[in-house]
Parts: sequence; structure tokens; C-alpha cells
Amino acid sequence: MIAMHRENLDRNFGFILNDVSRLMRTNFDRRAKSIGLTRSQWWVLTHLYRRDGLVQAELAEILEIERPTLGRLLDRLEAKGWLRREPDPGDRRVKRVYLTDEVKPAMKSLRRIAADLRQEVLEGLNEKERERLVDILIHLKTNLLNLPVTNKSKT
Amino acid sequence: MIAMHRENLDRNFGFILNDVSRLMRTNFDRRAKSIGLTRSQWWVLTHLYRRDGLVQAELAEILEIERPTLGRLLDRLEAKGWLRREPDPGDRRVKRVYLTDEVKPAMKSLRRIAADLRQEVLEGLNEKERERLVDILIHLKTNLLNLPVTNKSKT
DNA sequence: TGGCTATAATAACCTTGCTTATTATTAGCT
DNA sequence: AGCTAATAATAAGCAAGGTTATTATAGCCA
Repeated sequence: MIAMHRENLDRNFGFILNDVSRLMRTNFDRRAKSIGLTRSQWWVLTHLYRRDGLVQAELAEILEIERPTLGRLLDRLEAKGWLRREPDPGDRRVKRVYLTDEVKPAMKSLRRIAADLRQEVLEGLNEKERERLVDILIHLKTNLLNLPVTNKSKT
Repeated sequence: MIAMHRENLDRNFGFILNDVSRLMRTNFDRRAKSIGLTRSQWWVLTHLYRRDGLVQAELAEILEIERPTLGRLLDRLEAKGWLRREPDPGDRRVKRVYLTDEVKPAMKSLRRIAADLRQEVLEGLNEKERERLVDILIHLKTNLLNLPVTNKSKT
């Protein structure tokens, strides 16, 4: 097939995905604003809630973000009293991250916000379609992680 | 059904979507780095390529980003000589945006990069599944745009 | 033991989002 | 004509991504 000169910009896969992702983030953040947490911050807390006392590098690995990005997230969370960083007794390079007690009640509200939003966004898809969508997204993510340019050249 | 206390974080729809979106953006940006343009900048140019001489506010509307966000994108693009802003003769508040001649050859490379990446990411899905995926994403976007919190209260 | 090499955290810098607030100008209405 | 509303662009401030470079410390091995 000959490539069309004018592709349909409105159906450009990458950008629609980007739009949906951005709209979900901003919507979540507006809803969570009164609690004083963003979606990214909530995601950090969620993982610590499962495994408290993680080393920063491990946490960044789990969250799949760069270490400096996580570092700054932790700065803000620590400044607002949601967590503390403590030195590791065995390795002086390392800091371990611990949640404070204020976190638990806030987590409940945020989980609620997340569930509500997810529900509203997925409205109109049945359970099977939702599962299928998640499967596809995981497939795409796997493709991306296997691309040579994505894996930063660790010569 | 009783809600599970431990939901599966790895299948959290919002975050997988976010991951895929982020990975695509960063991968694109790495590939396009030598040309000196980011994906967001390319997207701006792509739309101007279709409709040169747009007013900034119209362009922001089309791109579905806020006006200040677009303003800064244009600052950088203008500084690097990809476009110029010219005052509108009929309305002194308005600036119209025009591409420069350097744009055309770069656009070709970027379109290639975008097409390659899209192909690699969608690898493993047949044409019908791809169309279906785009349809679903458009559906989700529509849901999001209809949420009350998303529509900024224009009392 | 001493000296490379690897790793943890952070600093510094850049881009792109959003919000909120200003400034300049236009439009609309009395 | 003159006042108020709305609109275009921008400034200022914050968050979250990424890169690249530094610093401190561990680890390894000759």
C-alpha cells in the first residue's frame, strides 16, 4: 500500500495515548489536591506501604523512574512529613525510606479517588474488555522495554 | 464481590498507561535528539504544517494544551529558528505563527521516526486490533473530557 | 594493602505540563 | 463616548520527567 501523504492526526496512536494519560493524571491531581498529594506521590506511598524501609535505588527500580526523579519526589514527601529517610547501618551510602503514621488515613482516600476515576474512565467497557485492554497495554510496554534505544546503552 | 485488600499494582490501568505513554515519549525524544526537536515540538510543527499562520490561542485549542504551555514551546521553537511569530494586522492582541523553511526536511525525518516507533510498539497486534485499540482510547478520552472535574469550572 | 571500579544519592540543568495572575487590547452595551 | 466584559499573550511558580556530572562509600582483585 502506498503511504498516504495526509495521515489522520486525530487517530495518531501515540498522541491519543498521551492525551488519555495526561487527562487522567491532571484529573486525579485536581481531586487529590485537598489532601495535598499528587498522583505520583501517592504511587510512591502505595509501594512503600507494601514494603516499608526500602532503599531509594530499589524503590526507583520498582517504580521504573530514574533515581534523581525519585529523589526529588522523596524530598517533597519528606518535607510534608509523609515519610523519613534514615541511614542504613550497614552501608553508609544508602538511605532507607520509612512511612510516617499520617499516611494511612490519607491512603484510604486516595485509593478511593483512584478507584472512582478508573471506574469513570473505563465506563462503557465490560470486564472482559478491560482485562483485554490491560493485557494489550502490558504487551506494548514489553515491546517498548525491549527496544534497543530504550535500554540505555550499558556498554 | 468483596473488594480485595491487595489489588494488583502491576495491573493498575492508570499507571501502565502512564508507563507506555512515558516510554514512548522518552524513546522518541532520544531518537530525535540529534535533529534538535522533542516530540512535543514536532507535534506543534506538524499542526502548523497543515495550517500555517494560526493564532496561538487556536493552536493551543487544537493541540489541547494550555496557552502558557504552548507559549513556552513556541519560545524555544522560535529561538531555534523553526518558526516566527508575527503580529496580526487586525487585532493587536494576537500573534500568528509561521513556519520557516528549515522545517520541511526535518519534518520528514521526524515522521519517519514516529512511524518506526509506532510500528515497533504495536508489533504483535494485527490491523484490526490496532484500530480497535485506537477506538477504545478515543472512547476513554471522551469519557475523561465529559467528567465534571476535568472541565474547568467556567461559571 | 592499595588502587581501580561499581554503586547510592544528589546537584544542576532542561523540557513540558498545569495554575494563577498581569497586561494589553477588543467587544459589547447603555 | 465610556465602562465593563471578555480575550490574547505572557509571567511566575510548582511538579515531575529525563540527562549528565559529583561526591561518598563499598567491593574487588592483584
